[in-house]
Amino acid sequence: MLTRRFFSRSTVEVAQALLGCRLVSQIDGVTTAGLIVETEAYLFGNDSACHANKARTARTEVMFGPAGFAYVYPIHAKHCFNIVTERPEVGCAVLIRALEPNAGIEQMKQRRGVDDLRRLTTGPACLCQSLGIDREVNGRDLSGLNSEVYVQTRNRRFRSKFEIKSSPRIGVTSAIDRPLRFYLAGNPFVSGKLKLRH
DNA sequence: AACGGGATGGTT
DNA sequence: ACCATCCCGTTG
Repeated sequence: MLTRRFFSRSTVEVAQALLGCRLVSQIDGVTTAGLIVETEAYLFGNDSACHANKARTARTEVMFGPAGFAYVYPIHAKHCFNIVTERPEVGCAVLIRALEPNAGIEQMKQRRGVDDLRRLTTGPACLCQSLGIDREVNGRDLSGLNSEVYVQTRNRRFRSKFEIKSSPRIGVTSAIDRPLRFYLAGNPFVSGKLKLRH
């Protein structure tokens, strides 16, 4: 399991280091998991897209706490899952945008109500639904013992041969010049155009 | 109390 | 390109 030390580095560094790692959920007694293939960094300070820079309120408070805690926020009646980075008082986090399904695929299909593998965990709100992540997970310590949600070290498949690419973040209108989105080159579960399979 | 926008996703 | 849907921060 990844420790607080892992997440207590610069947000960009953590966003890149998380690629290829395994995100596990044991919510409701079911294990679902996926390999992280796409992330985004949200920085403290001169990054107007980061919620922590807009207001320090009950909602964003967890981002100002220690690294390795979950920041889950609701948007458009859905949820997005982030992991807090750096050190206390520095409000920043990494958004998990897409996974390659790895375990509990039947349960994911049930939770999502679709069969297409590509529609299970590609997209931040989709993966939350597949893993059963909602407001309840907000503020949880992912590096704590017995945590229902945690991250495992990089999968063997990605220890030697893999390439990280970057781009501007998806859906943000500010800082479009900054390449703060990171993804595994060529992985079919990275968000983008959906290819319908018949 | 009212209002407007959003780190989305599914449909037209 | 449009919009369902709802939470949150701001304003009055």
